[in-house]
Amino acid sequence: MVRSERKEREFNMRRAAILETAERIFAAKSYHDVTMAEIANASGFSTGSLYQFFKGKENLYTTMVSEKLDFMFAEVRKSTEQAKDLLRKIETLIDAHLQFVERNADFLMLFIKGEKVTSSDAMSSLHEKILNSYYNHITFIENLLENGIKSGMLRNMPSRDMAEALFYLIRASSVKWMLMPTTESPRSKRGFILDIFLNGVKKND
Amino acid sequence: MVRSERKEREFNMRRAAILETAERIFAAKSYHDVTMAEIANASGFSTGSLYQFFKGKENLYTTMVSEKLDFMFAEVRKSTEQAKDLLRKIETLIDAHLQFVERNADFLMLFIKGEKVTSSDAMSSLHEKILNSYYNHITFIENLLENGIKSGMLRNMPSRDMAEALFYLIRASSVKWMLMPTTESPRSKRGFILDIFLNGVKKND
Amino acid sequence: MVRSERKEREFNMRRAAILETAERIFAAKSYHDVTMAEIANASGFSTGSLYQFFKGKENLYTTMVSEKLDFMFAEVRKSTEQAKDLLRKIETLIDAHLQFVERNADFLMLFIKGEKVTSSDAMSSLHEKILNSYYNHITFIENLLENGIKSGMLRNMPSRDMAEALFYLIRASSVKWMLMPTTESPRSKRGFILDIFLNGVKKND
Amino acid sequence: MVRSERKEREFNMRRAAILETAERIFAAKSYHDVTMAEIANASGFSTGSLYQFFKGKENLYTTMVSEKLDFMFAEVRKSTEQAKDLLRKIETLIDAHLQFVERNADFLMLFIKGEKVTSSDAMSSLHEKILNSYYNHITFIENLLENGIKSGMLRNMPSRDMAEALFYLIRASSVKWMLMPTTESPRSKRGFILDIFLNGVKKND
DNA sequence: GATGAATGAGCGTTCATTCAT
DNA sequence: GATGAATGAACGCTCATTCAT
Repeated sequence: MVRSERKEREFNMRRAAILETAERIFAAKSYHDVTMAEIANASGFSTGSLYQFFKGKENLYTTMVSEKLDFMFAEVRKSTEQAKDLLRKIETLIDAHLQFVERNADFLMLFIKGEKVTSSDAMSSLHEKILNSYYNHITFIENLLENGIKSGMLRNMPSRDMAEALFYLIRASSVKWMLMPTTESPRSKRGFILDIFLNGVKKND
Repeated sequence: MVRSERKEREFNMRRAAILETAERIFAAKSYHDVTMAEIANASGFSTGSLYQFFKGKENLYTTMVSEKLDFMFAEVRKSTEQAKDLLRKIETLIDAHLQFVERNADFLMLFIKGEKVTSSDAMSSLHEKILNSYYNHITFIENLLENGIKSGMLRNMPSRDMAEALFYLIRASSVKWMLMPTTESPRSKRGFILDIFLNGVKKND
Repeated sequence: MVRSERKEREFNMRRAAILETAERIFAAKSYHDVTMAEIANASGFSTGSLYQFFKGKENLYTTMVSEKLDFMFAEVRKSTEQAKDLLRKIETLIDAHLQFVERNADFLMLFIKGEKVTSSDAMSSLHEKILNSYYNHITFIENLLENGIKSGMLRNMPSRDMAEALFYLIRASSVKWMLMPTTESPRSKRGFILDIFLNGVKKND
Repeated sequence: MVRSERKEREFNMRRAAILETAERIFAAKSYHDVTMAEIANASGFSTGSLYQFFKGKENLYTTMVSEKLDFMFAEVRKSTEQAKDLLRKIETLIDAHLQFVERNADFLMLFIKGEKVTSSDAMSSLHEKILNSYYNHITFIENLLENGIKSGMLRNMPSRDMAEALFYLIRASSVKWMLMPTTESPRSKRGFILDIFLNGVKKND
């Protein structure tokens, strides 16, 4: 029915607007310091209305985090897949990630501030979802690297460990940039990350 | 005076006992979900007594985190310094860190859960202290690596970035172990970390 | 809009109901011994609701005192101004005041118990407001008496001091009645107060 | 026994020292804002020791107020009795009172701040004691004035009411001076009080 | 469906009093 | 007797959630 389609579209738009507002507010202070009234005001809804879109505060929070995180990884993977060869793919993986970091520092501060907020069921399930997203992404990287091993471009090391190492090198660089904001883009480190990941620090004589 | 010495010793023991209990409890749930009454009960004191040792909840939390973190880095550095040559020092740096992680997983969960809790003065100052401890430790690593550069053992790359890369590789491995607890010790990854840090993933033909 | 008018009217009625309840309770014991829960229960609201009408306990208290005191003085002055000549005006000033005392003994007990409760900002400002109301009222009396001096009916004494003397004679009589409740109305003293104020106690031979 | 006499003397001195300290502290803030620890520190005793002299906080407070108030009225009466004739006695009554006010403003602020602190038994009994002291003093004044009536110096009005009027005129002047501190001594008003009390404000033609 | 007023459970902190030393 | 550490009850206030309109 056309009518219900429009309704649904509107519903989703409102929902997205709330999530966007919530993201901004949760980024600025701790979970417990954000009130539903605050989110309601800032997004132009009544407190009661929020409960039509989300079961409660926890659900609003976990939904926001979970959806945004998936979006981030999806973006990175999409860019990566468009690169031509393996080297360029790895380079893009690093660069697209850092670019997202640069553009969404507020959101990512949530992960520095704390991924786990309470021990309630909703939050545990968020935690699981986050880990899941991480692992999916690492698996994506792992597959990438496995191709490199097969092709002889990379050393034959445990591919999962390698993928994690790369992911955490990127992540570490991001965290550092967020905690020590510089005018320099986090993307300026992409070359270094790539180099150390590929060649290590040891001088080969 | 002997009397006051004993008193002071007892005071410090009680204080330490509270910190230990608090560490366990704060590790299990979020800051806001921990109540003073809970800590008091678990440590065998009355709520009022906690306030003789700490100015308040925030102070109890920040003191605990700050003191323990400093202790951790000090331990790692002490071990590292005892190693004979640079290679062994780097190896020990990795291993001692992972060993501390294995033994103090509860405490370190706090950092996965979130370092920043509210934006109060006490918490901001904690945040600063934590960053400070990190940077001191990274500087320690940096100095180590600079020796390696001078001696020609390591490639001539920015030493700070190298130090950070190493630190975050260790940290990442720790985080992973904590989030995906295995029966395997986190120390089992020390060889891999050392290898990837020294040699990278690229196959040299 | 009719709707919002009704809302506002209801809001004001509830607010007034709370103030009335609070007046009774604060009159019965000291500020610190009154709890918000008590006022909430007695006025049929939840504790949380009180905070929709007043910023906090202090604000509830100071608002109640300040508004009621202004109301009292306004009433007295209104009555006074309606009297025909100076003598009758003074008489009415005394009588209207005593009448208010009789009808609002509970509220006025607050002033016997103590006008100043803590030294917080809110309370200091209340103290200032009270002094202000007093002085306005005394100034009103002063103007009255000055007319009497000009017209030659009253002795040429400092008008401010005279006004204070009259005000405090009334107040003293009120206080006495409140502390030693008799079946007799406080208004029975109006003749005596007027007499002593006008003629003093000395026998003129 | 000499020994116990000395002990008792020392006991009383300590007790008096505590009362003096308490007077100063209670004068500065509200009853509930004064802590036993504060009084203990300021008077050089331990908190525990205070309980050897007074049953508790309330008892300490009520004892202090009650004893000091009795002392004040006793002083005033002693001075009054030394005056030669009735006129001078009334004059002295006013002056000695104002003089005490000037010297003990801190203490008397307690009565402006609030005579009734809680509704506990101890406080109710204090309230009674205070009223009692007031009435004794007013009776003393009453007797004085009755002599004046008998001797034909004063008009034949209800002596109790006259006594109260005089007492409250003095009290009002004191309160005003305390609330509006001037460099001028409160004693400067004694002439005015005497005049208005004796002659009223009405011009006799 | 939308609103926002009402609810009331929950917590950090203080401090009078006790009592082991 | 003197001490002061330990106790724990008590309270103002917030805010997620509900529900009458």
